[in-house]
Amino acid sequence: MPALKTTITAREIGKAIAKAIHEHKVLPGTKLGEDELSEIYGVSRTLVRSALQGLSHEQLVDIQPNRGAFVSKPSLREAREIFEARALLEPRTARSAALRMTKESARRLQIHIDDEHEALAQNDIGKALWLSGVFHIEISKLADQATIGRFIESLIARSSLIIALYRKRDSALCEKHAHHALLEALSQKDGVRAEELMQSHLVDLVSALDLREKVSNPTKLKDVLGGLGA
Amino acid sequence: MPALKTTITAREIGKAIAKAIHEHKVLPGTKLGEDELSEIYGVSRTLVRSALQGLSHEQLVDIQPNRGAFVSKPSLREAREIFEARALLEPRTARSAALRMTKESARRLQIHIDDEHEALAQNDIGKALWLSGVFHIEISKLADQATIGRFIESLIARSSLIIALYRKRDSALCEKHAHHALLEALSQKDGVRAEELMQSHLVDLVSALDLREKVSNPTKLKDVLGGLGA
DNA sequence: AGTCTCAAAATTGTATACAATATTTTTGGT
DNA sequence: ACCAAAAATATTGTATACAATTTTGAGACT
Repeated sequence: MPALKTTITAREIGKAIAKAIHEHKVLPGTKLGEDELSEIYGVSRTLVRSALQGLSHEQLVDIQPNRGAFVSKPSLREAREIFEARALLEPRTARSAALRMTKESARRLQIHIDDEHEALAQNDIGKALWLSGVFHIEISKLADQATIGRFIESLIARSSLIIALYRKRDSALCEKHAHHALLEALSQKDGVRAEELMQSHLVDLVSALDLREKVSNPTKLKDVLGGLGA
Repeated sequence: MPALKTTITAREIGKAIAKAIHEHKVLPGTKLGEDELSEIYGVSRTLVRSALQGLSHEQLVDIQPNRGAFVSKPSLREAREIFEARALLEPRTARSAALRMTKESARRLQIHIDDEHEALAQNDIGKALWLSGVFHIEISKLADQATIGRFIESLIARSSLIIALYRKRDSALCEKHAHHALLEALSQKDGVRAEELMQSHLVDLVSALDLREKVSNPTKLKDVLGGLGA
C-alpha cells in the first residue's frame, strides 16, 4: 500500500475547482468563499487564495475586491470572442495533430470517446461535458505546440461557462459522432479533413448556443411584472 | 493637489516587474527574491508572492519549489513556438485593426512611434524595446478582440525574453520604418496590406534571432577545456 | 408594511509568525 | 590546500492574527 499523499497544493485545489466548474457542478455566478473552500480542502485560506487567483488569471473566476471570488459569467461579447478564437486556433491545430498521430495516440483518443459515450449513457452530463473538453485539449497536445495548446485549453475551460449560460434549450451538446469522425481523420493522418471537421464541429457547437443580443432591456420591472393574475 | 496614492496592489507590482523584464533591466535567469522585492515595494511578502505567481502564470517568471522565482529562460523550442503563435495571431489581428481605425487611434499610434524613435535616439534600448512591444499590443487592442489580444500580449512579453537570450549580435531589433509602414496601412484601412506587413515584420523579427539548435553538447568538459596553453 | 440607520457579524486583505527546505559557512580530517 | 560532513544562515511555504470592508439584522421611525 503506497504512502498516502498528505499535502495538497494550490494548483491541485485550482484544478479541482476548475473541474467542478467545467462539469457544471458549480454554475456561473456562484460565490466561492475562502473559508468554505479552506474547510473543504483542509488547508488555510492562503492556499485557497492562491488557487483562486490562478483561476482568476484564467478568467474562470472573477475576483471582486473586498467581495470575493465568483464563478465567471462571460458576457455575450466574450462568448463570441472565445468561439472566434477557437475557430482560429483549433482547426489548424487539428491539422498539425493529424500529421503527428501515432497508433498510441489514436488509442488514447478512442478511450476518451468511449468514456464520453459511457458518461452520456449514464446521463452524467457534467462528466460528458468535461470529457468532451478534454478530448479537444488532448488533440491540441498532440499538435506539439505547448504555447497554442495552453491558449486552447483556457478557451475550452471558458467555453464550459458559456455553455452553462447560453445553451439553447433542448440542444444536444455534442453530436455523438463528431468526435468519432475527427478521430478517424486524425488516425488517417488526413490533416486537411481533420481541419475541416474541427471547423464544422466548432460551428455546430456555436449553433447550439443562443448568442443573440438580449431582447431590449425591460426598462421597468413593473412593465414585466405588472398585472398579477390574468 | 490630488491625494497621494498610498497603497500598492499585487497587480501593480507585477506590472512593474514585467516592465523591468521587458526592458531588459533584469535578464532571464535573475533571481527574484521575495524579501528583496518586499523591501523595494514596501509591502509584505504576501503581495510580492501574489505578484510573482501572476507573472509565473504568464510564464514570465519560473517558480521553482522551495527555491524561488527566477526570470524565465524560454527554451529554443518555446522561442520558436512563441513566434509561430505570433505569426498566426498578429497578422490577422492587424487586418481587423485596420478596419476599425479612427483618426484618434492613428494619432495615438503615431505618438508611440515617435516615443520609440526618441528612445532609440537617446540610446535607451530597453525603453525602445518596451515601446515596440506596446505598439504591437496597441494594435491588437484596436482589433477589439480582448481574448486574442490577451494572448498576443502574453506572447509579446515573452518575446522580450527571447530577444534577450537569442538575439544575433549586431542585429537591429526593429527596423525603423516597419512600424511606420504598418501605421500607414492601418490608417488607410488597408487590412490586406496591414496583414502582409505584420507578417513580414514578424519574419524580420525572427531573422534577427539565432534560433538554431545549439552545437552538439560538449560531452566532456575536458574535451573543451583540455590543453591549457597553446 | 416599509425603510433608514447603526451596530454586529461575517468576509476579504495584509502582515507577521512559525515550519520546512535550500544554501552557505564552518569545521575537521586527510 | 582540498574535500566532506555538519552546523549556521537564509529563503521559501503555510498558517494564523489582525485590520479593513462588506454584509446582515435589529430596532426606531414614518
